[in-house]
Amino acid sequence: MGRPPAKPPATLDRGLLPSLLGYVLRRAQSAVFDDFANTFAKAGEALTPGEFGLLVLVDRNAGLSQMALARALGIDRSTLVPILDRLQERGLLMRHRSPTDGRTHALALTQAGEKALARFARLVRAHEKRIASQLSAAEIRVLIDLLEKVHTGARSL
Amino acid sequence: MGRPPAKPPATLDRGLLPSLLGYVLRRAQSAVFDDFANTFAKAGEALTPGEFGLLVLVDRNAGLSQMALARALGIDRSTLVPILDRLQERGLLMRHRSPTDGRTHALALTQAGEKALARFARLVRAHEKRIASQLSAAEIRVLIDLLEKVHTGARSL
DNA sequence: GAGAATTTGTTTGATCCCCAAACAATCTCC
DNA sequence: GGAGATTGTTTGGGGATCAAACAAATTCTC
Repeated sequence: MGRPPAKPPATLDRGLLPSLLGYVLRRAQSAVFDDFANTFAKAGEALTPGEFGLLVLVDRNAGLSQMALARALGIDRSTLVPILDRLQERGLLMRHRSPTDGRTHALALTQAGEKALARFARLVRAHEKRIASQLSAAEIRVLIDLLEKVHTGARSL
Repeated sequence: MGRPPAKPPATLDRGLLPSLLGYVLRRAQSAVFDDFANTFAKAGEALTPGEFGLLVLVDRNAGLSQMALARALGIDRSTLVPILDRLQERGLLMRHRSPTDGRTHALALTQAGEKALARFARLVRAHEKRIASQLSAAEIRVLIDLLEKVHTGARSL
């Protein structure tokens, strides 16, 4: 049952954790996420990285259905519903009736949504600049390339 | 209001997304997470990456308090409570009474917890091998190093 | 063309993660 | 000894996530 142990050390031993890709990935991701939230909060905007990705996808693929969007985001279609509800309530996007398929909604940004997205994109660029401040342009290219490899590599199993 | 748009393209345009560190990071992270879950499910074990990290931390720092652990994990101490509850119910760890400070719990793995962790660590190694199958050993070192830079870089703002 | 099977968006239900605020027990500091 | 801080817990409020069931609409099959 594990003996009641001694004193907690001042600094923590992380064992094998720092050598694990999954662990380091999670920490970097969390730091990036924090800076993203921070950047937007400071600018008086409220948006998550996921919402930004969604808006970009809808902007660049206007008319796509909720199923197609859910698939692109890697989430269930039922998960997408409340997310779209919120974005729609904020006046950023709309569910249009599809002229060709009565089952689907044709998603599109509103004009306000497009304006907001331009604003958001500026913030994201500033955010990216900041989180990459420790890295050279070449390093960023390498990093993105390796991450892409991890993504496609793990996916193909 | 956004005009009701045309036809959804077969393949999605991701715009600037693939050039964003945050986006690529999130996708890699998600793929890794999926493979982690898959690896454990196939072995008939149930564990999340977060739980694994927690167990390693407790194992390597037996006797540490919930506050110290929460800080190391970057979560609120109230968030930690139900997580520990579950792990404790599974018989993997225990909250001991601290002999020196009546407020704190001295966390430690049980013997079953240590045995389980050894089993988990084997699975994690197999998982790491798989997700890094597309990368050379040198690339993994570079990747981990760059991710660490991102983490500490973003943290210091 | 009529009926069967599939697809889509939605609702509901279940877990889970997260934080903030409040609380009792305990410790620390004066 | 008493004021103030710390620790673990509970409660309340958001969300994210999936699975299952459903109605409406489309596609497939005969």
